[in-house]
Amino acid sequence: MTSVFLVSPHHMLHTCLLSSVKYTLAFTTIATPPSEDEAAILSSLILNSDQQPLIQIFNTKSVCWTPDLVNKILKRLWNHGPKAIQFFNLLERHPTYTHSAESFDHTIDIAARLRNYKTVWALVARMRKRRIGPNPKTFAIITERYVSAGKPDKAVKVFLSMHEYGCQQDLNSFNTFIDVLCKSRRVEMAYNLFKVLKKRFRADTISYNIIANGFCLIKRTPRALEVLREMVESGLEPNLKTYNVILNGYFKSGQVKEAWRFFMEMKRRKCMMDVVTYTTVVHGFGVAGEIQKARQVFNEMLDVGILPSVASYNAFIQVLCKKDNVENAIVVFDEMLKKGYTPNSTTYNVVIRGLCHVGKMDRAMEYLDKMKLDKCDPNVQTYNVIIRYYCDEGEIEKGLEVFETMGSGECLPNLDTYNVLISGMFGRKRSDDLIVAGKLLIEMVDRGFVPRKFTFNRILNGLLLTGNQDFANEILRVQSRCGRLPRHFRL
DNA sequence: GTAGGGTTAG
Repeated sequence: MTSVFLVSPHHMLHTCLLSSVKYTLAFTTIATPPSEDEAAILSSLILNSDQQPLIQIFNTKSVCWTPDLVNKILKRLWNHGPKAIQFFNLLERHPTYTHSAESFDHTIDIAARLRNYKTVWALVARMRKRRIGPNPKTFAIITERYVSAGKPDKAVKVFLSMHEYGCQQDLNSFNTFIDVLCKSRRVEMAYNLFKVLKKRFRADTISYNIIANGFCLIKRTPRALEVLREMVESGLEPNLKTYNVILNGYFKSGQVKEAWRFFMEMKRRKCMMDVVTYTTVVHGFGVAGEIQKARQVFNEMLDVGILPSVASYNAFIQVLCKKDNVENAIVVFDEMLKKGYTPNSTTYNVVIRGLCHVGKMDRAMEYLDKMKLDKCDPNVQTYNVIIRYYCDEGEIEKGLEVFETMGSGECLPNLDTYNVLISGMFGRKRSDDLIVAGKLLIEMVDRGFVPRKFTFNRILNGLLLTGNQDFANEILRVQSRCGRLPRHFRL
């Protein structure tokens, strides 16, 4: 029992704390429902426990653990995999609290993203032992991660052997899996698998829509149409989603005329049309630069009594930012507010990006504040955009300032954030900037991110050229202990 | 977490 608490090298300290720890972890005082605030506080405590053992944190706080709270914390630690796994493992030894299947799934996802498959399968085994899984969702997660790690063959094997883990395949899990392959652009592979297994799983319209959408995604609209012809021949009816897939496919492959013709045909045949149909067309025309057409269709949507969604507004606002004018986009944003819509973080992000893009950084920052006042949490993309544009303009201090506000706030930086910031440090050719870049590099490694070799080399070269031999050596040491899977990631 | 529309910039 003792050794499982040893999550860092501070053995002595741990041993001293052990007896009280056991007590504290079991001790549940405040029975209030978990709030985002509580999750935020705990996540940032966990994250900043580099020097301080995790266990000590729990020792100073009495927490009422619930699956909901644990999931919230795991979600916040999404970009800090090793910490998340440490936290999950530690809590698994709690005397009274037991992890939910959902928390297992979250942690499996995190470990799989780190490509730490040993941990993934250990967690699956533990789930099974406790008879709370693995479930179809678990396998959806695992196969998706294998595919995105460039191991689609492994993913197929895992899917085909699901039943050996006590989880039977059915049409749903089949559809989920071919969708995973399609979304990762492995459409041919998905289609081949589909052809082999369609009888066994009794492929339905959903299966065909998934494959057709996959071919649309890789701009192979004719193949998509072929697949759908095959569907009709086998006696399955297309539905509204099928039509929306095709419409989107035409726009994606730049066949704007065909898309328009298809849209008109849908109208002529009095097809059902919904908010997705209209949003697809608005976005499609906008991306093609045909803003007048986009505006016309957006207004038509209102005229025929289809209520635009927040996503519809986001699509329209985004294309106005890109192909028209930010100020016109803000007019639509204000209209949206007047009609009582609540913008989400995507809405704010597209407006902020639009403002940044034309160099209106101060107004972008105003929208960031507005976002916070609206209780719409800025996410990592929001910060990344602002930091990127500050760095592009050479205002590195301002970029760093924004970066600091996220660390202390509720949004944790991800790999992109560090890459953007580090790249920014090379803009001014100052040796001080290189020191900051080096410190950021060390911080990102500490947080479990794996910088590219290019990033290391760039910083090392810079440091050597500016005579920072000692610091360069420190960076080298960091690099040498930073493989794909640093030792402390393992269980 | 069985399907369709809305987030970076290069």
